[in-house]
Amino acid sequence: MPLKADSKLTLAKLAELAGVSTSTASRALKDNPLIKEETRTRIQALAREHNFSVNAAASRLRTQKTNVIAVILNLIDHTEQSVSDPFLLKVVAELNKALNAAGYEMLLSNSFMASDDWASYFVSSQRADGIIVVGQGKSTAKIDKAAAAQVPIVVWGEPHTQAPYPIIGGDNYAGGFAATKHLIERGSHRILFLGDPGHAEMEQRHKGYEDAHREAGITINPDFTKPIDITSTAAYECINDAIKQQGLYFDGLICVSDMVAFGAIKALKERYVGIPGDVKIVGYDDIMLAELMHPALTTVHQNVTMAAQLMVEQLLCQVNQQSVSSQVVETHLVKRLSS
Amino acid sequence: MPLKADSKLTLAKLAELAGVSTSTASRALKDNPLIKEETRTRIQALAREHNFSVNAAASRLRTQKTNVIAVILNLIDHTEQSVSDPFLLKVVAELNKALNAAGYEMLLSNSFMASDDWASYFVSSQRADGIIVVGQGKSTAKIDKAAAAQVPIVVWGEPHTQAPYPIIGGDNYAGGFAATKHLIERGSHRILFLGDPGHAEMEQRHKGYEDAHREAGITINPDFTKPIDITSTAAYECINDAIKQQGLYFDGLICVSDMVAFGAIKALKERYVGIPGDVKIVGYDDIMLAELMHPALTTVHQNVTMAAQLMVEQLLCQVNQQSVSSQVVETHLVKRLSS
DNA sequence: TAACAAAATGCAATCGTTTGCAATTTAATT
DNA sequence: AATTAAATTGCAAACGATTGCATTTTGTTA
Repeated sequence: MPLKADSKLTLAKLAELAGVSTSTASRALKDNPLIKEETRTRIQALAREHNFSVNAAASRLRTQKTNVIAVILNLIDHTEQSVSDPFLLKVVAELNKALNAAGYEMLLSNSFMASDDWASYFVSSQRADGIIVVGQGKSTAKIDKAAAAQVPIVVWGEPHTQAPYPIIGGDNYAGGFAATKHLIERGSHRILFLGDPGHAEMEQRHKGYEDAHREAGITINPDFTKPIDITSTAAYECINDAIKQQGLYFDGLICVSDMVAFGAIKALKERYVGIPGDVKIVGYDDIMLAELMHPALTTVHQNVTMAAQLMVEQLLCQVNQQSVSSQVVETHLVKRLSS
Repeated sequence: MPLKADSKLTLAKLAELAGVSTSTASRALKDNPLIKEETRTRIQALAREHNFSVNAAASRLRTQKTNVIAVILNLIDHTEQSVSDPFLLKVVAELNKALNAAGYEMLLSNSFMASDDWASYFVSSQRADGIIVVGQGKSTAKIDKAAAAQVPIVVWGEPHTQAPYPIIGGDNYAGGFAATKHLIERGSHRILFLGDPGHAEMEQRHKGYEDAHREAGITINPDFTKPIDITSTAAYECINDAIKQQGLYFDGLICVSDMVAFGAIKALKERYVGIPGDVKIVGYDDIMLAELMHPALTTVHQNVTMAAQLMVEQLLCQVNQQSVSSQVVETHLVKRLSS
């Protein structure tokens, strides 16, 4: 008996084919033990044969659950550049894996769209069951607003920030401290900080940078902090300008991302500045490229896989009305040849 | 008058608040000229005030349209590694932008989930209106199956492949040819091809590699083709082994991705092989890191932004029942210091 | 002011699943 | 064989928005 190819297959039709009611068919498909085992397998087989799959829109409407999580790349407002930062994309990739493992799908957005009311756009509208925000950005207004709407939400950012939502992130203070201390131990005493302390994460790293100096009894020149965008281009230009105007007055660089470090390295190499001979460098993130660089980049590693799992975990806790908390993911300095 | 905070706001309630019927409210929200302008603005204002947003599940069910596109990262089966290839992720990021610009959202999946019946899982089930597949993979079975189900679909891959669906991609033959010709002109005569011609895209690049040799009157040693995975690790090991076993018997490398090139470069540097002095190298993709490398990597640039736009365009054509065709995106060799 | 066209709004069916409850069938017990 | 409990299945009401068609309101013209 040929299948009516034109009209699409609905649960009702499948049920009819199987000679049962839609309720039975529905239950059978989700292996509900209420239905006799034999019936279940029969219907499941039939469904597979006709490659039937439940209409998600209808199902979501009825159950009030989507099994989708919205992931928002919360980029710095003007710098859409950072879309291509391998670290952020790695985070997204790991989130995708972790979500799938938990039976969820991922709706990916960047902060440029979706108006600015994330809670109502994504969750109230039943597009997703919750929100994962990657990056705190310079202002947490949108995040706060979404959280205020009592919607499941987690954020990748500085985990020590006080906030009404869980924040997952590395220990930025410790990372910044370790990186700086390391450079000082290796003999650097005029260390630039390449990054904008205006971001919560960077602020902590910068504090670590300051405290490491303090501990070593070195006073820092405030001009040594360069509040640049988190891009290799910005770093390249910054180092270029610095040298052009004041010569090579520094001997160490703390960079807030590996991409920033790469940009700086490029500028230095073009001027034949020796690394680590003349200037020692530490990056942040430990992206795959870091060890392929020449010289291989010393950097602060963050366990992204674990971070992604934690974020998903904390988010699903909220979906299931359980309590949550911010989490610090493991972070450590990877010493390579650039320092 | 306080809003009942607990019960969620539906169109019906909004309509009641406004003192109109749901039909009027619905039409007003989408600026239907059937409704008096004054009424429209009034209701829109009310909706904004209560930050109401239409229930997507219900709307999709009723209209049979989701305004979502599924993007599938079709990774090579065993090599999940390539998830982190910056090029692929760049493609995803650009697709995201292009889709948003067209009013669509992006559901991101990798090929490990979603069973293997993409058409029914994503489209028949009303999870998405169409599918974009990033990467042809080694076998196009799943893609073919989905296409056979008459579902809107486009693929990033080798655009000259004969297929019942549009394929968008760079001119791989031309890219491989240009890269190889360039190396030959620079004096390399024993050039390895690092990449697996088992993939449609690589196959074309490899043909270009062969033909460039032929044109120059050089016969190729079949052993010079190394069918490795598209990862820096594989390349690193490959070059390492090659040198360990046969010494430095080559003087040029055509790599199927920049990441592969980076892996190779690392192996070479560790053995103090000069680049481009002893070995000249060309990569593929022109990821951001390529020019930050030392030496800056000569590579084949592909216009990803345009590619993403074309893919979205061709996909939406299918959604709207218009005719489609494969498209070749602009590709050119960027000469830098590694060659 | 009646008659009629045009503009604005409302009614009610529909999209396809899920699920509480009722109804039926089957098995167990006396 | 009758009674009761347990195991299966089916009925029908949601879920919330959209839209063809009918209805009401408004404006125009004779």
